[in-house]
Amino acid sequence: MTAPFPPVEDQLRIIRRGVEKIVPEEELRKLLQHSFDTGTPLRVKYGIDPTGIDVHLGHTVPLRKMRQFQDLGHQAVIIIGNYTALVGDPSGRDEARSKRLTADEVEENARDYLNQVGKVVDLSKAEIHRNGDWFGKMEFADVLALCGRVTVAQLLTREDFAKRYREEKAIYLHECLYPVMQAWDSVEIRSDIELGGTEQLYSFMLARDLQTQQNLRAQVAVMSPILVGLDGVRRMGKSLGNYIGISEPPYEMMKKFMQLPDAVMNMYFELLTELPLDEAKALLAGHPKEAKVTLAKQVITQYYSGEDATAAADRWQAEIGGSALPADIPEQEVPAELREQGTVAAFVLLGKDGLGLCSSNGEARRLISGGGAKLGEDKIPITDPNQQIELQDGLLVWAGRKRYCRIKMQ
RNA sequence: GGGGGAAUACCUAAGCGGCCAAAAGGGCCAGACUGUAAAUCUGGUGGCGUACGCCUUCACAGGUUCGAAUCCUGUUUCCCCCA
Repeated sequence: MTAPFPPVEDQLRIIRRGVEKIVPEEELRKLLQHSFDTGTPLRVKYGIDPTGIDVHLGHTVPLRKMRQFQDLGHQAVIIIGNYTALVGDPSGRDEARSKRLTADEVEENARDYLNQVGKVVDLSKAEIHRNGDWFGKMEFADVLALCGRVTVAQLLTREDFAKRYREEKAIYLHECLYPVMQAWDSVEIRSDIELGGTEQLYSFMLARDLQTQQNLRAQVAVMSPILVGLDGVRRMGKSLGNYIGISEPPYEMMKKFMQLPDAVMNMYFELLTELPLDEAKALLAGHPKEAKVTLAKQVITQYYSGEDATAAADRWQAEIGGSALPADIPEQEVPAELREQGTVAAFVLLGKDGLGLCSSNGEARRLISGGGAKLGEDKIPITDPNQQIELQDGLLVWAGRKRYCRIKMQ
C-alpha cells in the first residue's frame, strides 16, 4: 500500500542535480524522511501563467525536476495561473504590452500549455489546478485580509522591488499582489515542495509564511538556475528569440544546438540531460563539437526518438558540417513579369519583387556587393548587383548561407 | 492638486534652425577565419533608382520659417519631485 520510495539519500542525489538552491536545505531531507517513513508522497508544486504558449527548454528545467519527483513516487501538482493571467502579468517588464486576455483565450492557452507540458511531466499522474478556482471566489474583504498578512518591508526584501525602489522606478500595487497570490496558491494546494527559478525565491518564502500562519507545513523551495539562451548570455526566452522550443522539429533543434556557445554546454548537460556529470565532464574535455552533438542528440531524444536524433545529427553533419546541399530547398516562383523577360538583374531577383530572399532591393544590392549572394549547386558568387541572371527552372539561388531557394518557373 | 523632466531608427543614446536618413555603442545581416562555438578583422544596417538624385522617417496634430528632429501652440504617453 505504501509507495516504495527509494532511500532518502538516493532521492536527494537525484533532486540536487542541477539545482541552484534548496531553501531550507535541511527541511528537504526531513520531508523526504517523513514521506519515506509514512509512505506518503510529497506534494510538489509548479505554477505558471498561461499567457505565452511556446514551451522551450528553459521551461523544461523545473518541469524535468518535477518529472524526477514523479519518478521517485511523489505527487505532481500543476497550477495554471488562469486568474493571474487574466489580470495581466506585470513581471513581463520588457514591454508594457497590456492586451488583456479573455477567459477563453486563457483557457485555450492552458490546454495548449498542458499538451506541451505532457511531453515532460506525466500528466496522467499529476494534479492540475487553476488558481481562478479560489481567487475567483474571493471577496474584496478576503483580498484585504490577505494583504494584511504582508508588509511593505517584506515586499522590499525582494531584490527586484528593492532595486526598483532604490532607483526610484515605478512599482505598481498589483505587482505587489502578485507574489502574494502566488504564495496563496501554495496554501490552497498544501504544497510540500515548490519548484521554480531562483528569481522566485521571494514568493516561495512568502508561501512558507502564509502556510505557517494557516497551521500548515511550510513548503521547501527547490530552485533551478536560469537556463541561458542560445546567445549564451541572457536567459532563454521567447521574446529574446534565443530559445529552442520543445515542439520544434528535430533538425531545427539540431541546428540551434550547434550554434550554442561552448561555454554553456556544461550547464545544458546538467540541466537538460540525465547524463552522469562525470561523463559530461569527460565529453567536454574532448572535442567541443562532439560534445555538442551528443548534447543535442540527448535532448532531441527526449522529445522524439533516438533515430530521429541521429538522423538530425547526420543531416546536420552532411549539410552544414560538410558541403552537401540542404535536403529540402524551398521552391519559389518568380513573378510572371520577370519570367517573361527571361533575364533579370541579380538584385531584383533576390529582392522583394523577385524571390523575396531579401526584404528590399536595397538589401539585396548590399548583400550582393558584400559577396553574400551565390548561384547554383556550385555556389558561384554573384559580384555585381546588376549582373543579368538568366532564369531557368530549378536554378538554386543563395542569399548568404542560411537563405536559399530554387527558382520555380511553373 | 502643484512643480520639474522625457518622448529620436530593433535597443541604448547623441543631435537642439541648414553640412541630418540623422553621431556612437549594442544587436542584427553578410564576408574572411573556423567546429555555422568563442575571439578577431572587413563591409552593411529606412525605401526607390546604376549614379549626381528622389521619397518617407526623429510621439501625434497644427504653426513660424526660403528651410525644422531642432523654434511656437495644442494633444497623448511616460518618469520624477512636493503636498
